[in-house]
Amino acid sequence: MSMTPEVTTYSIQDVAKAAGTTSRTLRHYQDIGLLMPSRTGHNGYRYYDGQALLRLQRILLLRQLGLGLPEITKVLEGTRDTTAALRRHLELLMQERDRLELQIASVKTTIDKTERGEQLMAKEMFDGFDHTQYKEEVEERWGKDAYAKGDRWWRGMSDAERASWKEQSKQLLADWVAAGQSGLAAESAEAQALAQRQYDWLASANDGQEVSFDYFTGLGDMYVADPRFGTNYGGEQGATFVRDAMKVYADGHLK
Amino acid sequence: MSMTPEVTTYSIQDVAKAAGTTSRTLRHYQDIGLLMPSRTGHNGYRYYDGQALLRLQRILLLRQLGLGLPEITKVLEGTRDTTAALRRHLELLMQERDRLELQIASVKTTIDKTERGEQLMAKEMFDGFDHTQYKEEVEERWGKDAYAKGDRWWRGMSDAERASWKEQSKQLLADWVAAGQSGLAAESAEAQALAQRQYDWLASANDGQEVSFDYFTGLGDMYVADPRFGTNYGGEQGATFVRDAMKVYADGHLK
DNA sequence: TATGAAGCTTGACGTTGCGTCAAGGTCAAG
DNA sequence: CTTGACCTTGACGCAACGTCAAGCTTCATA
Repeated sequence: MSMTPEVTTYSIQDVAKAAGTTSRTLRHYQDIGLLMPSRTGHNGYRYYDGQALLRLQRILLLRQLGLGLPEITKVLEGTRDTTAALRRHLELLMQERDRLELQIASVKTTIDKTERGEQLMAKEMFDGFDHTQYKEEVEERWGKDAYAKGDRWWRGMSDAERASWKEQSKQLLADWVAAGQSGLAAESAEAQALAQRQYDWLASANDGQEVSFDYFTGLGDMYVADPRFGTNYGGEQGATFVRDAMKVYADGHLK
Repeated sequence: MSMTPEVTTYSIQDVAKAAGTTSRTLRHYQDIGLLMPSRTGHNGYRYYDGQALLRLQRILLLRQLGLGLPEITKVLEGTRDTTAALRRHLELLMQERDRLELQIASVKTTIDKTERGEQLMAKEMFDGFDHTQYKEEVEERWGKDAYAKGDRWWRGMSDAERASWKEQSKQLLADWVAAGQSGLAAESAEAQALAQRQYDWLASANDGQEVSFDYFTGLGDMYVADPRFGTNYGGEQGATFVRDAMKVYADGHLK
């Protein structure tokens, strides 16, 4: 062993490369007092020796395990026991993992529900009327070529417009369901706002053609009569809620 | 189309409470253009209607699923398809979960290794010699029942004593490593102080039984020979440093 | 009507661990 | 002397708000 500790020192880049990190990180560690350079040149350059490199490696190891820098500081200065810190950290990690699992499950079911909702909305727009008792009336008011018109309208839109419209439809359905579930009254502002959106939605799908009182309320009745709508709108009482809200809206605005 | 929809409006607090969030969040959403108040009073007060409330609920739902606010913005304005966004997000979530699983495993094994490292220190004292060329000599000096004795000694301590001893062991190891890295000479006062502590440590683990010159120096040779020690003491040159220091100490103090 | 308690507003900083310019000094080589 | 590589010190940015701070407004009482 050498008497004079003629220690070899390394530039900041050398250390960074050797440890697989960046010079910015080393400066940061100095800023927070986690790892000081062993020497600073007259020009301000930072120089590190083997001891610092070793400490850095331990820092990076702990950081790779997910520990925070303040915690690492305490561990390295001996204030906190390593295994105790790791065990405590392990708890957090597992907790976080559990939270993620739940979130993943939620996202999966949401995707599922959204997809089914989307399909149903599309059907309702274009061929839903084929199966209802209001077919004749609807055809009378909207024309026998309602579907064809709707199709042209659909094709006339840009991709962005189509995406926007689909999204609106989905939102509308979701919002109706949410409103129905929350037990709102048909006369409530929220429900009426939804009815307004429903009106606009219908009108927009027909080139802004006016929607009559009769058609709007009739549509509401159809929602209750047709089990498909009950299913989509959260059960029979959901459809009832929608119909009632639409009726209130029609009474106040169309007539 | 619609006549003026006289909608009931709510204050910022009302909406926040209704949706289970805070007014600060609502202001933030306005700042980033995610949710604007439906009306702003002459006094600057924000007022929201049912439509805004529903939009907020959708926002919070998506956020609960982990989507970022920019992504939510795109989804709500129809720029991005909901299911596509959710699917993409799901990928990230599962990726993140996998990362967490790996980290959890790493932390677990690290805890394990650290603990066994401590045990190894203890075991090295008592049965580590089974794997070395010094086995016979050690058994001769320490007795064939060295491990059993050590075990009794260990069990005879209180929890506090055990903790203290473990801490001392770790500290000793850390100090050896630091000294080795800093390029100290084996003859230096620091190194000799460490050798002294090493001696005391060995003796303390054997009921104060005397440690011989041969055993002490032999142990030092073993440190160099056994790669496990090299690893613990900061590489081969670390072990060499420890051995040299122990030799110097033995020459001066043990016969 | 005066007043105090709520409730509202607009800043602006803090959080975590650096990445990423920006502007400029230092050093070895050609 | 110039070039290019490497170094320095700021300082902003990120994600999604939490948390004061200072100063209005509104509402319910006394």
